[in-house]
Amino acid sequence: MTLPIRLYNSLTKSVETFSPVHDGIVRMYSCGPTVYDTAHIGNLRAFIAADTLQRTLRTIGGYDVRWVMNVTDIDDKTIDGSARGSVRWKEDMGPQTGDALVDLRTFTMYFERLFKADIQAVGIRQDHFFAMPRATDYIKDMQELILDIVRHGVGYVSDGSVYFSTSAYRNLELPDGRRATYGRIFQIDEEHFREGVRIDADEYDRESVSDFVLWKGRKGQEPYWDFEVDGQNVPGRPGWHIECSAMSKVLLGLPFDIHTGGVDLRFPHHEDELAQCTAGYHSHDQAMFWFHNEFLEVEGRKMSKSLGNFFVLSDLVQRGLDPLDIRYAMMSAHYRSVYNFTFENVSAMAKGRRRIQETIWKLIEHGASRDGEKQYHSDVPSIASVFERFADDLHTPTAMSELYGYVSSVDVVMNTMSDSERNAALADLSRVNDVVAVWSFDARPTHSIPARIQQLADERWAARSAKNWAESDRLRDVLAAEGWSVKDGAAGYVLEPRS
RNA sequence: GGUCCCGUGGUAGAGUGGCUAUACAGAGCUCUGCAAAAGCUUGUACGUCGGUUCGAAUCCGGCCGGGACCUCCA
Repeated sequence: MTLPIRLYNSLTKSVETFSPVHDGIVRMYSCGPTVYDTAHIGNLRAFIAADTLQRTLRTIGGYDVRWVMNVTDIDDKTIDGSARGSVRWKEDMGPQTGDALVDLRTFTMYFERLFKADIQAVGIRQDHFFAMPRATDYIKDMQELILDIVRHGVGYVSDGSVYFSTSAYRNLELPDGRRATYGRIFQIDEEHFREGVRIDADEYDRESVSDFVLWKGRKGQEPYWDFEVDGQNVPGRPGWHIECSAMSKVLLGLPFDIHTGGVDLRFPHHEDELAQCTAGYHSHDQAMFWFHNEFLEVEGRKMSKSLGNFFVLSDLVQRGLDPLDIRYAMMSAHYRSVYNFTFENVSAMAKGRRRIQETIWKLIEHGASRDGEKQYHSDVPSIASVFERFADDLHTPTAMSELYGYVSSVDVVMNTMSDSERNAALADLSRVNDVVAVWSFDARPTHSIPARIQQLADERWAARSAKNWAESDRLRDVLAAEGWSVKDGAAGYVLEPRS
């Protein structure tokens, strides 16, 4: 069973029914991290949103998804961070060699590893990626794209750098007769640039403030690549926007289906990526759908270091939060709304998540199997309502609402269900988990219970069976003091570490 | 300065003109020796001031508050 997926498209500013360029295959590109520091939870929201989207496309849309996420390893911040004397250089990166390119790679690989560990911890699977290209591995492709842009009259060399001319672009006619348009994703009001920004912009030797850099000429001891444009060598490195244009074209082909990123990337990053693809590759579109997630706030305030509410994943883990609870908490807000990250909400969502996990474990303990014969129980609502909410522009809050209704009804009839009905429920929940990715479908983990604790519990059970309530309660208190809780059932008890 | 978004109960967050999601927390009940778990029931809300309307959380305007973009920030 698959459903049509509806998605908000920043290009058309409306919700549209998604359909891929090639039948059955979705090619999706996500703007990934700049690896100069550890990702913060705001970054993680963007990647979790993209992951939820690609999982929805796979599980509910039935598509084969080719997901590419780039790693930006060459820009001002990675160069500064890896430069000699950088305060960001960590001891466990080893000594700096003095070779700018080698040090850059050492520095960025360090943060790339941390990044991959973080996204894995929040439920993003490495094997869901078609590729995670590093910008420095695609310099040749970027240079070729820049040459194409210059050849088409939209790029120019100035003072050792190469720029994109937005005015030439606006006059560019594509081979198919269409006219290039600057401002398709985000129309900016150039008449009212904020004061100060224009001044800063004038530090560059470009013809117009709205022009942007394609290739930055080398300064000082920066890492660089040789590059010949119009007969002159302009050693330097790629501009930020060109990276994604070139890598997305090489790895996915143009136009691909979906491009994702945070709202802040709409302009200039995505607008410029698109313009470069149009100017260089003569492709009217880079991507058919542009997906942008909103930011998050922490305790009602913009996350910032000065407010002391700036968190990376390891900060939260140190505070005792489970990364999967953080992923799950992100589901409580729609991706296009500002999400107010609060500790209270994470712990509330953690409890909700545990409740559903309990239901899954109970089904398993009743012998349910995802692969067994399935039959639907008349008192359990169809799981389709959950998927319908996901399919409707990733409406996770209402999907969760539907899911709780589903789980509650399973709980109610759990004991009277037939085996095949339990199989069906377990299979339904498993499929939901293919999108949400926070539950375990393995048997409930068994705790190794120390012999001493086991003996106390057995003694208590004996006392309880003999209706010696005082002794039974005393032993329960002893066990509690030792960190174990005991739950009585009809036939026996369950020991669990107290949480 | 320009353009734009948001403001819902203790918390998070849906909902777009009349039927007021959902989760966590709170209260009551069922079950249980008592608990725990689970289930059932339930209260409290639409920033503020005006306007439109038979009727507004939902439409319009002012104000207050939070936030975004305006050249390399998810």
